[in-house]
Amino acid sequence: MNEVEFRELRYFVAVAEELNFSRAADRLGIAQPPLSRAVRQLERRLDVRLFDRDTRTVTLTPAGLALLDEARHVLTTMAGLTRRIRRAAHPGTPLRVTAKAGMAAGMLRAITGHYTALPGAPAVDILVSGYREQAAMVRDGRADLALLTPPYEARGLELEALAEEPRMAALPTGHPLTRHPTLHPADLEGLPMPRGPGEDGPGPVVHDSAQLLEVVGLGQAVALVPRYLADAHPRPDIVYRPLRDADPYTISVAWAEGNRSQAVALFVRAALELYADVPD
Amino acid sequence: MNEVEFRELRYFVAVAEELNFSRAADRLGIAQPPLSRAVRQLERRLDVRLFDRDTRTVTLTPAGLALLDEARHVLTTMAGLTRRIRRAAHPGTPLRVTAKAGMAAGMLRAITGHYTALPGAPAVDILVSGYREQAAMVRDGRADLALLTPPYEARGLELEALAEEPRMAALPTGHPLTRHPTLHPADLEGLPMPRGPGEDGPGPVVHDSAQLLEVVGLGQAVALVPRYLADAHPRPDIVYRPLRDADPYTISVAWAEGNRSQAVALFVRAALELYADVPD
DNA sequence: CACCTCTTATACCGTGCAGGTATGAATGAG
DNA sequence: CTCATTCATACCTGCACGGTATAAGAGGTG
Repeated sequence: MNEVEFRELRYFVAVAEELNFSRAADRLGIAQPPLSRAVRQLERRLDVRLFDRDTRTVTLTPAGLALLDEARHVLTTMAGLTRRIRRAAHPGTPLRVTAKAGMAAGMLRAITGHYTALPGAPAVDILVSGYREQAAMVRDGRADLALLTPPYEARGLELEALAEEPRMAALPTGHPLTRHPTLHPADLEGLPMPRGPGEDGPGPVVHDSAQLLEVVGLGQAVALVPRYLADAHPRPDIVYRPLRDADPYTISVAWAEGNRSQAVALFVRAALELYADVPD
Repeated sequence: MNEVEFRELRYFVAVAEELNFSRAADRLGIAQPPLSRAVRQLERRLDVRLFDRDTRTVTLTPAGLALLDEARHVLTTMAGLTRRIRRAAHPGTPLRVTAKAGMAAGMLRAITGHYTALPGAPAVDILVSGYREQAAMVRDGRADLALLTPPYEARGLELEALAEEPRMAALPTGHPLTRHPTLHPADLEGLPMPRGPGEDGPGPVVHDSAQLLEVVGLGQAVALVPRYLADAHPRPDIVYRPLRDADPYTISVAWAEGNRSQAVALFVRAALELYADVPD
């Protein structure tokens, strides 16, 4: 009984996502029979049935579902590792740091200024990234570091908290909840909330905070926003209300789990020196 | 240019650990020439030199050092994944939970009792494990859950804090520091501290708390211990002193990153219901 | 300095396995 | 009943993984 190979995980994930061997094979650029065989081999190796298949339909078993989640994690870890090592080898490559527009971008500029003044610090490329894709960029190696704001999935990342901002509820003008001077998170339960691309759930998809405010102003959703955003964008069609007892809105610096690069460590230290007012 | 395969990572790690192609090949059970070729192929794939080799000695390049850390992580993740999936498929397998002897073991018994009373909860195997090897057991799949106490490496784990204990300094009777009624962590800087097997640094190696107290009693080291241990083991040859401003000694429940098993989630919930007096 | 040892690199060969093609079998659609 | 779709089976091919033999370079040693 041999070891599971990376290729088999790639194949498995493709099939699990397509739930169709032929289409998955197409996507992988191989023929269908070798793919079927590879998946069977993986099943034999693990001694586990991963798919229930009859001649028409393919479905994941519970074990398959569990594997899908873990295999995806391994694949993105590997993709990120590859990118990081390739870059680490060529010295003088700039550090790539990402944050969304808004307060985080401002903090990023400040940290970068502090950092580049340090001896031995390489140049920094600032990547502006879309709504809530910062974590994914770090995981798969498109960026070395990110400033993150909740919600995010911490898996595969290491974090240091930098700063906290109180949260405000953003409501369309005239919304019934605007009668209350302050709100609790529970008041917003069940209301449509905007979500980033790739997240599922109800509510409209937005790519940046301008779009987010727009959908709130149009009455399509309510949102939780950090106070700086409320201060920076007063709008006649939006009413902001402070929230009591909400989770704090913590801005953290994040890097890939296991990334022990000198430049990354230096940047994190620079960030903590500037902003570390938050206990771990 | 094809994808990096697991086999190549395994080979790379073996060479990086042995720093000798022949011995590494031996350990892997293959001949030396194919191993050399595989490593060269990995270097070509990554477009990175991983080793500086002349005909006598092999050393890691900085890029190789970075890869070693990440590759080890990927390999243990894979080993754990394999074990978890294999077990997940065979329902009715008991949940394996580990903790070191002492207070954590007592908590573990209490949680287990609470848990097994729940509907649909499978049996629980309690594994007693050695000093500070709990995290490794969860990472590589030998256990599903662990109760952890600091210090530990959180990489690859997800954690929930359960309880805190104040720390005490354990000093040999007659030690100069025993003159002070309370101590600060800085007072212990530079003194020999016991360490677990596999950790490096100065200080004697111990495998359990009995050994730990023994080396303190013999004057070979000083140690930080949770208060329950001090209460449970009064000894004439050891003096305990409370510590001010020390990091709290937090006992957490931990499971493998990405493990979304029903049984694990239920166990964590049971643990939190019993003990969750610690904010996250 | 010659010789031996140790270690990695090169050359060459065989075979196992990944991947391709052709086709069968099962099942749902019309 | 027929056709389309989809997964499984059978068989073939080529490559790359692994093995053996050996060269080449670098220390150590008398």
